[in-house]
Amino acid sequence: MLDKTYRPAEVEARIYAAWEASGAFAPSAERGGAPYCIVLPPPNVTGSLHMGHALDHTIQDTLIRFHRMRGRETLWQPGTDHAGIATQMVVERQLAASGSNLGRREMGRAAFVAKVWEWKAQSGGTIVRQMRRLGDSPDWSRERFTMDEGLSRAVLRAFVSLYKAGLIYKDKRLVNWDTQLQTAVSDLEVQQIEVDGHLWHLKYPIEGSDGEFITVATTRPETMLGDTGIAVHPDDERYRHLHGRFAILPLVGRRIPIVADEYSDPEKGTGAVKITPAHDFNDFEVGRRHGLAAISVLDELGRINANAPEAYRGLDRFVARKRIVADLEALGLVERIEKYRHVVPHGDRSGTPLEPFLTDQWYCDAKTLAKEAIAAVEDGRTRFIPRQWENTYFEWMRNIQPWCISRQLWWGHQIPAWYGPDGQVFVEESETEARAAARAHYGHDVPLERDEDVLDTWFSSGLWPFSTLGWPDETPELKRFYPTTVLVTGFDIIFFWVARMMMLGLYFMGEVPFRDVYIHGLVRDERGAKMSKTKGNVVDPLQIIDDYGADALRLALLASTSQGRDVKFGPARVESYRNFVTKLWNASRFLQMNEARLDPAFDPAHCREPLNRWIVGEVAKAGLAVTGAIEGYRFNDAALGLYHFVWDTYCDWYIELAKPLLGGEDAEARAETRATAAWVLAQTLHLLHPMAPFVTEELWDKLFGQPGGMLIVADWPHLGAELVDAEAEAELGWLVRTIGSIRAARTELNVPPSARLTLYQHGASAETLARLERHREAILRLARLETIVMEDRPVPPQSLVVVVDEASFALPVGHVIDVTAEKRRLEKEIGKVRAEHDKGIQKLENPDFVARAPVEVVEQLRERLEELRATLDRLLQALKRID
RNA sequence: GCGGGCGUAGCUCAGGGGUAGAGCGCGGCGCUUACACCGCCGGUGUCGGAGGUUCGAAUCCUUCCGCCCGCACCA
Repeated sequence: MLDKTYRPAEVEARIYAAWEASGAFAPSAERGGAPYCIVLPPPNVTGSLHMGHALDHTIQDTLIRFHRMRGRETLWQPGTDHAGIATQMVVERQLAASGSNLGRREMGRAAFVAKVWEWKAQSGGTIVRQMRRLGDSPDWSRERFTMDEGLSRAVLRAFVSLYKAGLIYKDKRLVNWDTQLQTAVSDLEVQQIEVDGHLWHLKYPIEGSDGEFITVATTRPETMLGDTGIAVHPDDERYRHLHGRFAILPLVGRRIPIVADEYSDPEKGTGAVKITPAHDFNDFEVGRRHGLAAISVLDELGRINANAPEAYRGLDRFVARKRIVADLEALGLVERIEKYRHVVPHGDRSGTPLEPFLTDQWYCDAKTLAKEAIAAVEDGRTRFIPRQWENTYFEWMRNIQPWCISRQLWWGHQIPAWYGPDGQVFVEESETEARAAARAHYGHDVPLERDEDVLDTWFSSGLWPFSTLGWPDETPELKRFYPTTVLVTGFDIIFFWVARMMMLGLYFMGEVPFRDVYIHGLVRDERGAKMSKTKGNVVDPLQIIDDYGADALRLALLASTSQGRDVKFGPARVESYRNFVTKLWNASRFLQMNEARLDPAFDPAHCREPLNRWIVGEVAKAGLAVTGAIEGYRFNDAALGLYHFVWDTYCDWYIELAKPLLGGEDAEARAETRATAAWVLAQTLHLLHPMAPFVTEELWDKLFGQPGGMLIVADWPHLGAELVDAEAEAELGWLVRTIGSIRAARTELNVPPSARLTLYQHGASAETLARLERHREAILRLARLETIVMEDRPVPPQSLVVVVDEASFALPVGHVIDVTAEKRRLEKEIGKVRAEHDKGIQKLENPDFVARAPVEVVEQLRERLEELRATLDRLLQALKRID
């Protein structure tokens, strides 16, 4: 017997263990289905599960379970990411917090990296344990880590071959430099933040003039130490006479040319721009055009370096800023200072202002790789769902910049480049090969030094869809599952990750990494705010699972996921799905109490009872809808559809209507109803399983004893539209309307539920009479009636009257009736019907409508109008009787 | 500046040329062969504004207003 209440925690642990033990998560070619593969976006290995993961994983697990049940050979490839900067920062922070005065640098590289591995060993299991609590069903036996042996080999192979193809190169150019982390970061890791600052107008003396100045405006006065020119617009009359002249850089004394360049915007600032090629991306270009030197005046920590006058050396950039402004003011060279709100690039990890910084870094020629990646989406080899994300993808891909892939970190894949004594570089997959290459180059052995830098984390994750399947080896899995079927992820990493996988996948595999990219929204709090630790509005999915169960969380997330929208997540929705799970549980208990069992001989296509024929059709419709919804990535439709089927259709109507049959005299009807109820519930458990795996598996086991094995590997129901019986549908539709109308009328007239009424009919057709007869017990029960009088009788006095189709039903309520209330009710009803009726008439009187609207629309309206007219007549009669 | 999204019931949102929907909340009533994490009944909308296309617009187009998100922008 099922327990009176459902206890998710206990059931979930047991069921999950059973799944894992059964090997159900591994791909199985047994049923011969086509491969279906999803690679899990690898979470940070030392992270923990947040709501974003919960949504992302629930969607993937639902897809995987759905296709597994449909007989596809499914692989959900799990794994974790080493998350270079993030993880290194965590460990550094721990070192700092531990009070040890051994920082990363003091410790040395080897010891520090060992420390990170230690941390990974200690906390690396957290997120995969949490995934189990959510019910994720990936093939754990294939779990990978971006820094494990195999994936590291893939990284080496990828780097070396791109290098040898000229698509990776080393270059000295400006990068976004994080002075706190002391590493370069890519354009994508830059956050533009609006800040209140100042615009300093500085006067530079014109060489050889009589006290003439040229005024430039800047938000970063400290960079003036590196100025090597001033640009004015060629057409700007104010400065025309200065073209080709020189200014003397204050505080430094450098002679810097005034050049004409279109970059200068006469509208902005003073129209004259100081040019600091080593510290500004635009200036770098201007400098290059005019042959201006790039003088770097900062060091890695953001302090003024030895290229600057001695007075400023060693000062932090912001201290230097103040000092320089003060010194210039003292010289009378500050024309004015304006308050100025502007955007300043910040590091997305460190949160500190970034400096454009001139260094040697490794770059990947993204422009070349992007060509095919753009084409693949243009021609539909890969499609985004929802579609509009393709614009975002194109926009970025078409303007893509060289990708800076080196990082001055220690945690990550060290770049496989070795330098000879003269700086000659040898890029090989191993030191041995590098030595060989060096020997070939120099003619003898030389000491080699390995590049210190590591690769951007996204370089290794960019290989994920094929590296996890075994590449560079030609494994059977790679052959079978690449290209993968769908990638499920958030829009925030389209550039970081999706784009890179597209480029690298196409380059190395010659084929897109995935056919579909399903982009879901962000999980926000119930008020729509982004969840963040600082705001304190973070919802912990594990807490939700503890409180409501994993199925409730999953259903709530799926039900709130409409394409192209963020998910606002509050406890209310989870609660309603927790209630839903309970409802399903209770309905199952009811079946159990009524000895409803699966009957192998049961044929859903040949039920005798209209009620059973009807529910078979209803579950078939629900099944078709769910199948279509999941196939179309419309998870809210899938979840909501089953919610309504289970709650409204199956529990509120079917079970209620079935009660008389289950307790009745007719043994055949009873047996059929038991079998039908069980069969329909079994179908429902199948349909619900991908979304709510735990409770469905438990009920499948406890109620039916897992015929044919566990639900996780059961066949998806084959429910065809041929199971829908139009006649039964019409009959039950009538029944529901009839009971509903009587209930509504009773409530509106304040007839106490305990009052058992007699029902008289007037004008009922033979069919209606037959239906009344067939469903007598159910109607008596659900409409709270004493008897039904089948003979056509005039409406007794003191009755409330309900009109259903051609028939009027009268319910004498004796002295209970409140005439004015009944009048009011009828009038309201009449008003509604008349409004619709009149609207229809108007339409039909419009010759254009009749002439131009499709015939079936006109015909439908005519039929509807006829019904309305009949109903209206009967209602008017009823009203007249009262008056 | 460029691109995208959103504006529908008190709240959160589905829908998307042919009778305005759901959940929650709210109000009333509780007799029931599982379920109070329940049952039954109920109300509410100028579908952001204005034009247009159409026999017909919440739905398509134009435009305006309001909100949000990317990207770009350190004079």
